[in-house]
Amino acid sequence: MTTKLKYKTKQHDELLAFLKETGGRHITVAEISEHFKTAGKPIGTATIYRHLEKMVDEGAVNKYTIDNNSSACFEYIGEKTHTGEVCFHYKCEVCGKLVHLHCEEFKELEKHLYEHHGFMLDPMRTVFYGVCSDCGEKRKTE
Amino acid sequence: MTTKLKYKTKQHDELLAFLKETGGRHITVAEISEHFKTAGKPIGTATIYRHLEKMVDEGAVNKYTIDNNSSACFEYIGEKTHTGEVCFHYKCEVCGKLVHLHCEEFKELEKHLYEHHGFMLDPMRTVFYGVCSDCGEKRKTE
DNA sequence: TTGCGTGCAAAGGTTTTGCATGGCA
DNA sequence: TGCCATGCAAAACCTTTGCACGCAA
Repeated sequence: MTTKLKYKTKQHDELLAFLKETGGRHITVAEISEHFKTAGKPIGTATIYRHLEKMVDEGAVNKYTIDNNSSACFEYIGEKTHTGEVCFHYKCEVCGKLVHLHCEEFKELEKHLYEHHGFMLDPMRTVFYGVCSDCGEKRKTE
Repeated sequence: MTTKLKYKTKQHDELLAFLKETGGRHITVAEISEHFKTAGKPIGTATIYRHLEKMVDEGAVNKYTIDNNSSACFEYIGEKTHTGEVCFHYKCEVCGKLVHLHCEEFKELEKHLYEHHGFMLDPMRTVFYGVCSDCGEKRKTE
């Protein structure tokens, strides 16, 4: 909640670099931990969690949970926006692809949510889940 | 997955009755447990989980996992399901409240996503993040 | 009677927290 | 030097599982 992490440390740099490398794919804390361990420069689990929490707060990383029992998945989405540009994402549940949407249509959605439900949508954090066109096609032919 | 619960027991009846009572609202296992404890007829946690799992399998109950750390939410939706009644959720990033929305507006969103982006939205898994009206008000006055 | 359901306690797994140490500025 | 970040281990948490007992059929 009150994570700051204002210093620039080696762990932070390497974590960020690795996340960018895996950008768009989903990854668990265990996998991140494993990666650095096998690379010969392990990073403590707590540290990974602390940095991820901060990045999620900033909107650079998205966190989602499938089950309460399995570990959470994180995905690197990118640097925080270019001011003003609204950016939504959708993620395909089949192939895992993460797609960015820049579309006026969603302004309507935001407006509706605010006017009818008093809810101020946070576009950076909201991800639509579903099945993308490619996977939808494949599914039909099977 | 392999839950059977084929016998008709007192616990099953009371659990079902309580779930129907709360129909449409979200509830956690802890709250269910608390309810029966204060009612003087406690039901074991394991039993609650076992029945909920079965009901989720059968489609009578929806299960939502928002965070890995907070407990899962369950929602009784009855036997009617599967034929319509789309249900979205939004989660307040400030107070953590989870609210569900039954609103025709979102059919438009679904349609748009499908027709313009070829994306078949999965309403059950999609959660809007943002700030709810209560927390929005509070924020203004601070 | 048979076999399933229940409840307790313990296990299993993920994430968070406390605290001493070491690093950044 | 003064904080802050790190890492370890322990704690906290939710959920599942093992097992003996009791209840449904």
